[in-house]
Amino acid sequence: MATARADDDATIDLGVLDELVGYHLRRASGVIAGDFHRVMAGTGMRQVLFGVLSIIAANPGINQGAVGRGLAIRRANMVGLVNELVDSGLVRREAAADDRRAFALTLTASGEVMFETGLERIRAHERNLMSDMTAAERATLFRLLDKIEAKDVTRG
Amino acid sequence: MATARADDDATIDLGVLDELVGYHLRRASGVIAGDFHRVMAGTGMRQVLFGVLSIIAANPGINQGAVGRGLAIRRANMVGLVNELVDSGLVRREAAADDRRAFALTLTASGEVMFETGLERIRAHERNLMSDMTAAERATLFRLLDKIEAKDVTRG
DNA sequence: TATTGTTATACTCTATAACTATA
DNA sequence: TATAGTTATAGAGTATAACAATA
Repeated sequence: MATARADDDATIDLGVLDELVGYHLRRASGVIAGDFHRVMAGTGMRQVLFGVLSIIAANPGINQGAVGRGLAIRRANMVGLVNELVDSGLVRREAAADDRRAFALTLTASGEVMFETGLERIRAHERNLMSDMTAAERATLFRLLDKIEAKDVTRG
Repeated sequence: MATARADDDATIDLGVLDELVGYHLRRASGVIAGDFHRVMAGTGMRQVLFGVLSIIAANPGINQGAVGRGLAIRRANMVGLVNELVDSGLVRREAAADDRRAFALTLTASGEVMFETGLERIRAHERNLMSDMTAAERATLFRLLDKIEAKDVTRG
C-alpha cells in the first residue's frame, strides 16, 4: 500500500489553471477526441476527415481550398487529407468545370455510406457525452462556444 | 473580381458538423490556442508548459508523474516537457526526500516570474476572448465543460 | 497580382513498448 | 508486483516557404 501524499491518486490541485477557460476547453476537447477515436476504431475515420466529408456532403463540387477555409485548415495541409480520402475511395476528385486550377470534390457511394454510418456512431457518442445536460444546457453550450469561435482573428 | 460561388468568401456550410459539440469544442479550443500563442510570442511559453508551471506552483515538491496525472499527459511525454522547463531555468528538479525513484519539482525564482507575468497576459487574453459573455455565462460555460470533462474514461 | 494546388520541411502533441531502479 | 522515470519511435496536427499553373 502506497503512502498517502498530497499528490496521490486523489484529484491533483491544478492551481490557477482551473480558472482558465483555455485549459478546460482543451481538456474537454481532448476527452471528446479520445472517445471519438474509441468509438470510430476500425473505420479509419478521424475527426478531421469526418469534418471534410461533412463539408463535401453539404457542398457537392466544392474545391479543397474552400473546405480548408471552412475548417480552418491550410491549403498545404488539405492536400494530404484529400489524398487520403481519395485513396480510400470515399471522395471523388474531378477537374472543376469553371476553374482549371481547381478540383471539384464529391462523395463516392462508399463515402456516403461512411458518412451516414459514421454520423450515427458519432451522434450516439455525443448523446453519451452530453447525457448529463438538459436540452437547454446543450443549446447554451453551443451558443457560448460560438461566442469564442467568433473571436477567431484568422477568419475574414 | 472573383465569380460568386456557394463556397466563396462567405461562410461555408459545414453540414451536420455544425451540430456536433466535438467540432465546436475543437474549433473554440483552436481559437484560444492560436490567440494564446500570439499573446505569448517571444516568451517561449506554450499552453502545456504553462499548465505544468501552474501545477508545480500549486504543489511545490510534486513529482512529474503526478503532474502528468493532473494534466492527462503520459509519463513518457512528461520527460521532455520537464526537461525543457529545467533547461530553461524555470523549474528545479531535486531528488525527492521520501522516494529515491522520484524527483521533487519546484519553480525557480525565474520560474515564478514567468508564471506570474505569463498569468497576467493570459488573464487579459481570456478576458478578451470572453468579453461577449456575462459573468453568469462564463460560470455556466465552466460548469458545462466540467460535465464533459467528467466523462473522461481514462480518469480513475 | 491573386488564387489553387502542390512539395518540402519542421515543430508540437500524443501514443505504445521496453527498459532501469526503487517501493 | 507496482510505480517513477527514461528512451526510442511512430502517427497525427499544424505552421511556413516556395513553386507551377491558372484566374
